Amino acid sequence: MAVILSDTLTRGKIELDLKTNQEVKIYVCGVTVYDYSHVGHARVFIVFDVLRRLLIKEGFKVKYVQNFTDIDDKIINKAKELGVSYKEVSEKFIKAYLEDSDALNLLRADLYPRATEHIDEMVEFIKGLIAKGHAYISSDGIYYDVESFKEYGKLSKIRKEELIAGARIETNENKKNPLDFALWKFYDQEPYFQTIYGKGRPGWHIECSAMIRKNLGETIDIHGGGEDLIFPHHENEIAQSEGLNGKPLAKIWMHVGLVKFGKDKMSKSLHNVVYIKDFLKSYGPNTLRVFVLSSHYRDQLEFNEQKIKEAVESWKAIEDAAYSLLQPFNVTYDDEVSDILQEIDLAIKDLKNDLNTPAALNRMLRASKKINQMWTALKLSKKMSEKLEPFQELFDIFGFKLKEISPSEKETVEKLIMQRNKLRQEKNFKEADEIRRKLLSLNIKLIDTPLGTFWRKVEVL
RNA sequence: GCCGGGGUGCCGGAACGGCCACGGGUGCGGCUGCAGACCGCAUUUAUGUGGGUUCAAAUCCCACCCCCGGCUCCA
Repeated sequence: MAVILSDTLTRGKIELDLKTNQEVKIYVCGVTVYDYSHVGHARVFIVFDVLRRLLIKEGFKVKYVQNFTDIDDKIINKAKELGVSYKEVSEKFIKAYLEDSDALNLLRADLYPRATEHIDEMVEFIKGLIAKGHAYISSDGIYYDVESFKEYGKLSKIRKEELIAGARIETNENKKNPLDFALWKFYDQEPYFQTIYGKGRPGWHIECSAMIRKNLGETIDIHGGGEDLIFPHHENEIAQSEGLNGKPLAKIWMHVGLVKFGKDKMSKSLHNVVYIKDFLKSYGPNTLRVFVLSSHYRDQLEFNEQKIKEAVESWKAIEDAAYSLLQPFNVTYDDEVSDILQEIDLAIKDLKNDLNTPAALNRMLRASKKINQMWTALKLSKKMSEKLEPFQELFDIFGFKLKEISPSEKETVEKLIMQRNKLRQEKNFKEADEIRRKLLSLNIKLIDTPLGTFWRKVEVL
């Protein structure tokens, strides 16, 4: 069965099937590296991570490229503020991004192209646009001539005349038309790049067009990002790439809804961001995934305490089920598990239907509850656990991951549990409870059953 | 002005034509040395208003009444 995705450009659904798309080329607009990444960024990357995992599971070959914008006014301003070079700023936050990415268990991209490493490609691109009459050189830079591209506005459904009427576009006497946007800006001051057009720096949109062309080709399968990129960023990319190549830039345009903090958009300029690293300190990566995936990717998502709390509870149930399957009892039950397998099967179908993660997560939660019920009833046998292998596959598509346990940690915990059980036999409950509290502070949860004491390392208590 | 998203039980919130969503809170019960964790039951046959299509609608169509986001750098 094909994977169906919504397309912003046509406002319709487009299928990806193995017959026509053995390889799926995906380009997602990454971050501008002048600050740490926040929950809004995490949402986009988690959504695309699940999409990748799903496509791979379905047998597609996926090439995933995500850029770093590593030259930009914000980076330069930050560098001035800190009294360091712009390179130091960008390197620092690229490193921070990758740390967050790993902490969130995001699959690494196949390629992380950087703007500063593609100056030549951008210049080539601009040269091509000038030759085709889509760009012109002005006194302070090189601009894209929006009038030359008839379809301008097709992605955001904005008509040129109306935008100008809205007067929200910065006017600049060096532009022919207020909507024209900079491909290249002339600068004499550091940092600049020396090119055939003189000293300067690239405009924001050109990097993506140039890097896509170089690394993925003229037409890619999926181009994505946050919905705040639809206009002007992606609109301008279309104007550039299609203006030069004369071919569609992407078959599918996927946009992830914004994360709101209270009623406002979570954004650095509004100073209401929750950084990924801070969220992870209080909760954990799986909780964030559950939070993000419990709403549909195209809807806006409000970040609030109650929703986080709900995500915590949902994750606990899923985590417990995963542990339950890893800790089957040495019993001979072989109960029917087809209802659980069916939920899992339907969950995967939901994912293939425009990445319907809330529905799929819901089914996974139901499956988890059933597994936990069997476990609590001491009826989950090894054989049943083996039959429930698809649960683990779904767990992996969602990108969940149990806490890691080192061998020495395991040894320590098991030693303490033996001590505690001895104390319990001696009815020395006070000291036994002391050990349990100690383990709890290490995120180790104990479960006493008639068949022994089990322990699980959990993300949240 | 333009583009887009909503109005669901005590509360948050899913559901993209058919399956008691799920969770929080509250209450009762089970398990347990206690506690925790876990489990069960109840609150809960809820879908802004009025029409229409359908065997079947929260879901599709029309009208109306209210909310909200984006349109400037942004994920």
